Amino acid sequence: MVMQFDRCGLPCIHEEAVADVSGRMLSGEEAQALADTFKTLADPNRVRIIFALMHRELCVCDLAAVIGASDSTVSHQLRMLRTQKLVKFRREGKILYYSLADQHIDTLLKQGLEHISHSKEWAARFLEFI
Amino acid sequence: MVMQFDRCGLPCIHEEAVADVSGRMLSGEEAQALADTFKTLADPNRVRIIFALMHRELCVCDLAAVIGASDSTVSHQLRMLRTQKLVKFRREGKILYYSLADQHIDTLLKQGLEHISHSKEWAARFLEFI
DNA sequence: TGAATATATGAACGAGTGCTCAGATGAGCA
DNA sequence: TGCTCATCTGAGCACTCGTTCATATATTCA
Repeated sequence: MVMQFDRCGLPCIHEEAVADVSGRMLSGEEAQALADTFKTLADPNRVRIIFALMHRELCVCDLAAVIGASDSTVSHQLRMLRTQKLVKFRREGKILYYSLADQHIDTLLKQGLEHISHSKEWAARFLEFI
Repeated sequence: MVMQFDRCGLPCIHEEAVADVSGRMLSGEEAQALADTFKTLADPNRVRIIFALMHRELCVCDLAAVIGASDSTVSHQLRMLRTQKLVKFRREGKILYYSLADQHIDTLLKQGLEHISHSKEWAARFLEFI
């Protein structure tokens, strides 16, 4: 049987273990896509924006007030979330009301809260009303 | 009724919406903890390390071979994962065998794959054997 | 003990990220 | 048309992150 990865003179490699796992490993591209998904939620302001929008739609400056950041900061983060199609908006006069584009992302955020609730008690409190 | 957030002369804020959402908003500290959780999975090499360890325990240089990175890179990432108590290890002579510290994190990774499978077909393939 | 080897560590560097600030855009209204 | 206001945008900057390289630590074996 041909090993997918041979030793190549390198020390320490357990060939069968490496071949076994390599066969079902994520490609670089696939790992990157997964990492990017998590990266979206890897910033406290973005987490709070998404969390806020899970409750109701809000305009930019309401979001800014809720999370305690500048309008500009919120607008920049919303752009990223918009680019990744995580939020959508409707216009009413000058005001843009943002809301979540779909449920997928809030499932992930809930799962994150659940993970945290194993070590921090406060997390369980939020799982009640979302 | 006293509003938790009053207008303070600022324009555009819908007081009742802001008060409503603010009442159940994540604190800065809590949002940070959530963001940190996702940050752990926000790097392709860490994703692949965790993914590999979901299959079986592996030593550092096997991990390096599997994900195609240097021993040093893997060791640095493992340190972060160790610090956050996501992986554990046992020593056998000179060799350290790493494995996942608990199921929590791989649930989160699976959820990420599930999220991706809504837009990319390849993701479903990995959900079969993890 | 000393050589070989598996892993860990620290410094340094380049890339990326998030914020602020200043200014642009675009809608409503007088 | 010109003013006001909600939002967006780009440049600049400080900070973070992941890698590499050199070196340290620790264990086995001769």
